[in-house]
Amino acid sequence: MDQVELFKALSNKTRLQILAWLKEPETSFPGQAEHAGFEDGVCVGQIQLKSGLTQSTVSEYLAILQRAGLVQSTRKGQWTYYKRNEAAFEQLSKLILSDV
Amino acid sequence: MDQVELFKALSNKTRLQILAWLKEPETSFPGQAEHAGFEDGVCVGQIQLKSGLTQSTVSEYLAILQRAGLVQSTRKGQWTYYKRNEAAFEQLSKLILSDV
DNA sequence: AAGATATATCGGAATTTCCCGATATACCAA
DNA sequence: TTGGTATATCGGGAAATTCCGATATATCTT
Repeated sequence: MDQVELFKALSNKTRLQILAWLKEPETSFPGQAEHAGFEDGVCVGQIQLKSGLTQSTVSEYLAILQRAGLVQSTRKGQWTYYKRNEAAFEQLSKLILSDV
Repeated sequence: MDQVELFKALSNKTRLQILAWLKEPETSFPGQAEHAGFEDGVCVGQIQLKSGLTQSTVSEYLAILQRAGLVQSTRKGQWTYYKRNEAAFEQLSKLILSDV
């Protein structure tokens, strides 16, 4: 896990916001309940709607978070669902104390 | 404390390296023993020597780390000494779990 | 197969970061 | 005061990031 890549992923207001939303998917993205559950997280379209950014930007940002290991994705049909990888945050929290 | 600014400060290999060196100033900067102790940390010149970067870059990088609250400086005569602010790292470690 | 929908990728303009050399400022010593 | 040393700040070229619109790909529906 590259530390610089990890911190760069977190160095953006929008990406931090997305991570915060993904902490409580049901309340942050009530719209998704109409076509899916939340077991695998939230689909890109829902995040795009809430963020107000373009689809391409949101897709790119989610890819950055995933490359850093902070979220994981699941493809289901034409949807890709993203959810937080909580283990990564716990690792990071410890890494701050031991490695940085 | 601005989270984005904090993570940006950590998003650079050289700055992470400086922070690592400052964890063990005596062993990382033995050269400083010749003109000063380590109570207040390490002076800019020592860090510059070890990093191989220019003086202006190192000074700038230390300022970035200080603005983020990760280090604190003490001016003594013509020297400025920098040392880690360990409390900030503990805060950050907790912040990762609660806020991010 | 053709059209519709969801997401990913590409190309790029604007902004920021990286790191430099030059210069300014602060302090010390003679 | 003059000169030397340590650090900070300024201006800038190169590279990276931000976010966009356009396009490609994958999947579903009919």
